[in-house]
Amino acid sequence: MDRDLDSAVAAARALGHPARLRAVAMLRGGELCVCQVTEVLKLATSTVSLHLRELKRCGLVTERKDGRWVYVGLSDDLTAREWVRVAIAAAGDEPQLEADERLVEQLRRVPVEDLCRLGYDGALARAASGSTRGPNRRASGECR
Amino acid sequence: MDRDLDSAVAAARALGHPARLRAVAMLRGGELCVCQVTEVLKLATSTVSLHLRELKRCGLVTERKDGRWVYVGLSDDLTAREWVRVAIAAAGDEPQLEADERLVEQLRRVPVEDLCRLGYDGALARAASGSTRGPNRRASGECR
DNA sequence: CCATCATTTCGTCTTCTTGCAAAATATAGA
DNA sequence: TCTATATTTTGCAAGAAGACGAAATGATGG
Repeated sequence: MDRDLDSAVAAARALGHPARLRAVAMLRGGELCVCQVTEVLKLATSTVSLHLRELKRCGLVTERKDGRWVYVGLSDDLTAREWVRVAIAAAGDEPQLEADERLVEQLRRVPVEDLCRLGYDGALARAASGSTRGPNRRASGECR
Repeated sequence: MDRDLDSAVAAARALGHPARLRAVAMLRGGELCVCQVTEVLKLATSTVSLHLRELKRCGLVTERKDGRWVYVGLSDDLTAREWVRVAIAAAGDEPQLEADERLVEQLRRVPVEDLCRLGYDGALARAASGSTRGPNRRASGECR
């Protein structure tokens, strides 16, 4: 992450939108698949893609491709982590961020392939049945 | 300064513009008159007024009125100071910020009433002559 | 190689932002 | 009160940002 005026402005700008601030907040617990971020933000996939591109462009977020899926995570960069830390501290115990966090915890227990194909409710239902009987699908496509 | 999602977004948004980031950076050394900020940013006074209003609205900057002049300074609020600290750290040793800082040092030696009326060059010329002979005009209208 | 599917890019519309000049507001001093 | 002046507000034009659906891209798995 560069350290000049434009980079600083770009990072601040990137955090200056609720969807993007929520996105970096929900990445605190580790990387997430784009489809998981989309599920939480409840925006069109194209819109989420643009928001994540913005976060990547300014170095706050990194991406890792794994087959069909793209995982995004917080950058290791020190300046980037400072930005995120302050942004989340400034948001305090915002209910929206806590709700997002709870939903993320749910989604982490679901295979991303189910989430993408079936949506939140369908994937959760399959996860509920899959965890009690039959082969657990988490083995192959699970996110982290 | 509130600590919720909207406040955090507003603060980040406010810092996400070069003029506003430069403004908070130049306030590190203490409050400045609006006309001084305007002189450094070299923008229309109405534009600077709007930028400062944005910074005040989200709690990063406070204002103090003294007669005809309005002085702006960094907020004492902890969250606000964190935002400013990170923003400036993210900008690193940006030449623009250093140039601004040098100009601010010059302007602090000039009475604001001269700066507003005569502009930068005229005020500096008067300050140069005033510092060697005659009554020093800094006594009455000086900023800080 | 074809079909599927997660993601990105594109086109379009609407809304917000940024800049300035000009008018309005507020204060100081004669 | 009247004038001068520092700042804010308003009105307007140009450009950017944000949202979506549809089309394009890229990888998987038959």
